[in-house]
Amino acid sequence: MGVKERREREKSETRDKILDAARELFVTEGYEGVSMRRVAEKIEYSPTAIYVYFADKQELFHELCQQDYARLAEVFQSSEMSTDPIERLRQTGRTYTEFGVRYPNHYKFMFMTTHPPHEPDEEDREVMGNPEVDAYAFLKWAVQQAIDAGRFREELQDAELISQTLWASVHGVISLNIAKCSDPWVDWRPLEQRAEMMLDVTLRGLVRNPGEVK
Amino acid sequence: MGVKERREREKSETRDKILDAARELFVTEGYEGVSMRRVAEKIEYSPTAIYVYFADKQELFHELCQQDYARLAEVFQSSEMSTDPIERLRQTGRTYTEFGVRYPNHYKFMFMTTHPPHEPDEEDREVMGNPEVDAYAFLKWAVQQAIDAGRFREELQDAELISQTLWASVHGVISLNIAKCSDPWVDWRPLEQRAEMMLDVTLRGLVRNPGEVK
DNA sequence: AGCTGTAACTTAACACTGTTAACTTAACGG
DNA sequence: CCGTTAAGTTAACAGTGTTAAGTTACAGCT
Repeated sequence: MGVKERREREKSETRDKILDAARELFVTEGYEGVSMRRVAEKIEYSPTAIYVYFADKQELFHELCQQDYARLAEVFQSSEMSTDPIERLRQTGRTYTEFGVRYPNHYKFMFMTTHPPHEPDEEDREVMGNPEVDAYAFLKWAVQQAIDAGRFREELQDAELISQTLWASVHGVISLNIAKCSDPWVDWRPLEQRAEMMLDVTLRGLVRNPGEVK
Repeated sequence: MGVKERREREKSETRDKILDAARELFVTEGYEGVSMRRVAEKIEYSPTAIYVYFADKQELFHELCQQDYARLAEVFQSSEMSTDPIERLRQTGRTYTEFGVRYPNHYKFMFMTTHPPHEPDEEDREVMGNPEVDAYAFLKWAVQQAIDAGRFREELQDAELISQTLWASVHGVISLNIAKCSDPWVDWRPLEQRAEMMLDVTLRGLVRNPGEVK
């Protein structure tokens, strides 16, 4: 006995080596900029070895994404949050923005790239909807808190719709920043200013009594 | 005489043929999905012929983008607009959304893809800032109208910052729709609902007297 | 009329890419 | 000790963007 387990351990170690190498290259060079051959070179394997562990390039990077989604949810969870529901949403937005700024290539692959539709497997299904590991679920939870506390205008009762709006607003700032920040056609204001402005405007537009928003 | 002109005309016709073929393929298959060889095949030229007219693939599709930017500005110009500055901004947002929905591949290349920085040439400089051909300039103009009419909160005086916020908000809805609409993790509300919600929320957040916003 | 230069275009090739099929090699289980 | 299996390799395929060198046709000049 024990052999099988050692084998499995070794295999998952190689798998992790591939993922780590891919992540490092991917973060600096982006999805298109990294080839399977370069990933293989980095870990001193032949390019085809990767295909023992991942069906194709898409799947390899999809796995990295899953890790990043989880990391994002972790960040949400760990950053201490205000008890005020609106302030909590503001801080969630700030945390999300920081994530996008710190890992632009991950962000691009996670939220700005079209992927072929991917049926969720059983592992995914465990994560989905759990605020501790699913970032979107966390946002929805925070939104629901604000609804329950009566802080939004009374016609705004759909937590899903509000979450999607809040997400889109912050995503708009980050993704335009990633794709267009060096575009000379626009005299861009500093990112931080744009992010704060966006959060201020959308939260004001949502709350029942705009005067009370600091 | 006249020969030179005929030659020039022929050349610009071939150039247009390339652009038309590229556009057609690009619209349906996206940037990565189209190869120079396929574009060439479509017009029955050798692949290298394209390089007589365009330095590389990037430049070819950049030219298409410029055309699309211009078309967007045209749409803004031609769609009849309310005289109310806030309603005008709302309609501008709607028009922009329609554009993104109708031409998702163009939209992706124009606003969701990182391009190597591109020094504006003299032709670009003519367009830049002219609301009739520069869509961003149009937005800025519409925002300035709202500021001048005293419709925004008094601390909001930076037309550039407000424009960037409004753009980002609508862009957020469209780009998430393009990249993530078939993602089973999110129970997406209909796009139209999300777009209307976003415009409602951001405009409410901007105006001086939220009650007056219909 | 015949030579020359040039612009438009093609052929062939280079250095890549993702991916597959067929092979080797090493190690465990019976 | 032998057979099976899994991990990893080599070689190849079909495709990519792009370039260097070559062809061809034709306007302009002597």
